[in-house]
Amino acid sequence: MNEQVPSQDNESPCHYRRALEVVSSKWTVLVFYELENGKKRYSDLKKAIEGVTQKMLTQTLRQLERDGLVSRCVYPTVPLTVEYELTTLGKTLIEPMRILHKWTDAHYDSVLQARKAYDKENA
Amino acid sequence: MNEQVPSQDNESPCHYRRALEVVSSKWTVLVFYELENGKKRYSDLKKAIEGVTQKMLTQTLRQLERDGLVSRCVYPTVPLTVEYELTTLGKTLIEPMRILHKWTDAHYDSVLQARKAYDKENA
DNA sequence: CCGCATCCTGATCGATACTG
DNA sequence: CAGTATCGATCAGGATGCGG
Repeated sequence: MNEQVPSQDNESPCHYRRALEVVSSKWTVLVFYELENGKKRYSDLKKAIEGVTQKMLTQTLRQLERDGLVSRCVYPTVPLTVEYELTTLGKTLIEPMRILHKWTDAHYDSVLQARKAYDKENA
Repeated sequence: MNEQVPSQDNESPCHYRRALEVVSSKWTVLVFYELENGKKRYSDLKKAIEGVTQKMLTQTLRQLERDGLVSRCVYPTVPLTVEYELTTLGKTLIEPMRILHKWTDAHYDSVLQARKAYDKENA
């Protein structure tokens, strides 16, 4: 494992840089929204998030766990059961994410339209 | 040119997927925050955003332009002057971004701490 | 000053096969 | 069930040089 590991150095005065560091991967958002309404099992996440591979799901979950946003609980059943859940810290992110999501719902069509216009012009 | 161009197909029912599509690149956020307070010239953006290369800055600006969030204005002076500015659509994103930024200010230390703890445990 | 084209490297990600 | 390990392919992004 040990693919990308965002370093905790980079103490630049520019804090904006961090703003999306935590949340900015494709799958992170999707996992986050799945966990918004309570704990879920690994396999359920996998089913719910269309197109995610085992590798990506695990990687994303590990990152969220490392960042303290998600907790992982293993039940030693046979076969294994693993549940993921937002931590207290993780829950504080729900509201900001919802707001961003609302923006998308409200304005995504405009973005699509803008793209179409731009592409036509620069054909 | 024509490196990454997010397609406008992908009409999956899962709208969450789009939520960060528009905004999720490292430099997009930084450019956005620079333009939050009014128009700026290319060279000023370059100076303001530490570490960005010409290529990345231009690429980011083109994307934002394509998405209809930023407008580009060329003054045929010698030498050339180019100014960038948030569009009306772009301005609607300011508030969501601010909220995300506030979350970062409030909780980033916790994330850093969580990482340190996680890394120590999994040494 | 503002940007595009090209080359090149390392990171990312999917596919596949294999464990507790 | 819930992962880990490894191998390729693809892609982002830095460096450099040129052009309007």
